[in-house]
Order: sequence, then structure tokens, then C-alpha cells
Amino acid sequence: MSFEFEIVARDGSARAGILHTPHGDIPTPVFAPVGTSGTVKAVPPRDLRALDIHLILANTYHLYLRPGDELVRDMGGLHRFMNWDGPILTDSGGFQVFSLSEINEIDDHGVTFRSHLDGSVMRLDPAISMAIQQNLGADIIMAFDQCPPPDEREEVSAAVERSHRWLARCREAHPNDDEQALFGIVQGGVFPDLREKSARFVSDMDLKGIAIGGLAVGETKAEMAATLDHTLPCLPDGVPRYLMGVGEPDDLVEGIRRGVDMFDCVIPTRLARHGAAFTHDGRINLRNARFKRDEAPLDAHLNNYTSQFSRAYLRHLVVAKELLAYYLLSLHNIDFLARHVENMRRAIIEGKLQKYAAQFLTRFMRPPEAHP
RNA sequence: GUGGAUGUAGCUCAAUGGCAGAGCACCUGAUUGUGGUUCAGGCGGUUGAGGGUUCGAGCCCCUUCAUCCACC
Repeated sequence: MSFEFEIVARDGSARAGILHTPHGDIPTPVFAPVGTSGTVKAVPPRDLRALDIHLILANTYHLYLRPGDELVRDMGGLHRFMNWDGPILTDSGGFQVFSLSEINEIDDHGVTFRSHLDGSVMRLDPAISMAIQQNLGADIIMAFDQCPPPDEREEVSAAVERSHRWLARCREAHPNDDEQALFGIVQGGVFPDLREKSARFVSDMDLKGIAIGGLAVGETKAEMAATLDHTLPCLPDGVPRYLMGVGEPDDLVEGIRRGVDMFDCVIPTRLARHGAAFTHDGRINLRNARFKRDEAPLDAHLNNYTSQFSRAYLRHLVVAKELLAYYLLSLHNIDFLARHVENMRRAIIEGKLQKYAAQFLTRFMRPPEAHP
């Protein structure tokens, strides 16, 4: 059992690689759909395999609250529990503590909070997060960090220091990377000096992977790109870089062309729940009345299971709040992002990433009124 | 046929005789380390019809139409 990362091709700053994990190899760049409660909502493993998904993210915070990490452990671990035999990544639970729960107290040791489910008082700190993630048994686990608003310097600076101390404690609590690889997380908001400082600190920890956190949380796309420009050159070359919580199709382009290897995002399934779909001509909102009698499939340039249904029918399912709407749109949106990343991997190997990126962005970012 | 009640936005309903409103629906937009939510904005009216009183009527008076209920 090992976590080796091989880089198989480069195109400028972008890389294509293979990450070996106990549950299989992950071709990178890779996009990981996110699942609450240990499963990708509305899309079963059978479909994810059919879509050639190589990695999924499961949420530590959600599983900790329900059904509980010890139950998952007793049921044979997350892979067996959700019947997914491919690689799994768990987040630390920290982000949701800050975004979903009512914080009671944050101190240098950890966070006391109230569950958003039943209001009960809970505690999370580096050691607890490591223990939970060990019980869950994912292939890749994340350090417990603090993700503040990205543009308040004092708060960001304090969060960087705190996240660094917490990373050291995670390292102590999780010395064995053979079965589970621990990834550290770079913070620093939109401030270049803080990012550089954090990147160097995390790089010195000799981790199996390094994540860039604290982005896609309210800053502009230009700020995110600039932050990546400041951060990625400070990271070691031979270690996978993971941009957390990203993202939208254009963000994946910007990340990959700068050398990001891994992404996760809720957006394909969240958009599905909101009745929206990715297409090569941009995002569409199926609630729009203009699709009422549209017989075309969602995206003429992406053939998948959902293609056999008309936009008019899918719109009807969305408006009627039918469960099938969430399923079909999730399937389509996950497929869109997976194929998009796969195309970029192939383009890197062929030395044509910039050409692909330019063509993709030109179409995808066209103003809506120009769409067919 | 008699008595009573009710007629206001697509729907359900507000509005001392003083700028005709809300919720839902409909039409847009937002949502980036998951709760289908939520948020922001927009369209929407000859107050059933006709007449009268009044400075001013959705509201008061008369006529009429429609719907519902009760009783012949």
C-alpha cells in the first residue's frame, strides 16, 4: 500500500499524473464530486463508475453528526458502508463547522459548536478530526484547519498561524500515511505574503498532498487566479496539489493551467437541485420559460444518459420538483465536469492544453444572449 | 320564488370613507471543502357590471349579474 504520485506529462505549468491509492489509481487532474452522509446525493456508485469517476469526497462533519463515525467504522468503513470501492477523500469537518453550525467557542485547541441537526453541543479539534477520519477510513484525509473570510487580513493571519499549529497536531495524531494519506492545507486569504508563508510551512511538513484552502469563498475570480499564481510556485513539484471547493468549469481551467491536480465541488449536484445544467455554451437554467417546448437535449456536444430527454421534459421535471430531475441533472453535470477535466488531461499529454482552454472558454463564457 | 352570504392580482385573502397590498403562483438573477433551502429583483388590477352620495368610494346607497347556503 502506498501513495505515490507520478507525473506523466507537462504542458507549461500544467501536469498530468497518476496518484496511486489503496483503492486504485487516480488519473490527474481529477474532479471529485462531493457527497453528504457518505454518498453522492442522488447518484449511486453504479452511475459514478459508468461516468468514470475516480475519486469522491465524503463529508466528515455530516458523517460525524449522522450516523456517527463509530457506526461507520463498525459497519466496515466508508467504502463498504456506501458500497463504493474506489478512492475516497474526506474533508476535516472544519469548513462545515464554520459554515453550517452555530459556533460557541473557537480557541487554540479547537472549536465547540452546536449541531445544525439537533442543536447538541459538539467539539472538533485536530485530534478528534483525525480520529473521526480514521474511523471513516477514506484513502485521503484532510488536516483540520480554519477557513476565514479571505479579505480580512488580521483574521486571515491569525487563521494561518492557527491552521499551522493544528496541522502539526494532525501530523502527530496521524503518523501513518500507508493506509491513509494526510494532506495539509494552505491558507492566507487573498494576501500574497500570507499565502507564500503558509505554502512554505505546509511544504516543509513532508505531506502526501497539499491543498489550497480558503478560496472560492467570496473573493473574485481574478483574486482567486492571482492567489493561485502566488501560491503554486511555492509548493513542491512532486506532490499532488488540491484546490478545495473548486469549482466551476472555467475555474477548473484556470486551476489546471497553473498546475492544480485535484478538485472537489458541490456545484454539479447543487446546480442540479436548482434546476441548472452545464453546457458547452455556458450554464443554463432549465426553469427559464424559453425551454418550455425545447426538444433539444441539454448539450448537443455531450452525449450521455440524460441526452435522451428533451430540455422541455427536464424543465417539466424541475418545475414539478420531481426526484428524477435531481438525478438526471446531477448525472449530466457530474459527467460534464469529469469529461472536461479528462479532456484537459488528454490535452496536457498532447501538449495542447492552451488551445483546448482557449476554445473551451470562448464558448463557455459567451454572454447568454449569444447562446443557441 | 323567498331570505342570507360572498364577489379585490392566475390562486387564497387583506385594506376607520383618504397613495389597492400580502402570501403563493408566474418571470429573471445569485448560490464554489453539499441539505431540495435561502436571498435579491420583476410582471401582474377599470376592486363583477351600471348608476348615485361625497372634496374623495374597494368600503355608504340604488339597480343588475354571478356564485354559494338555507327555506319553499
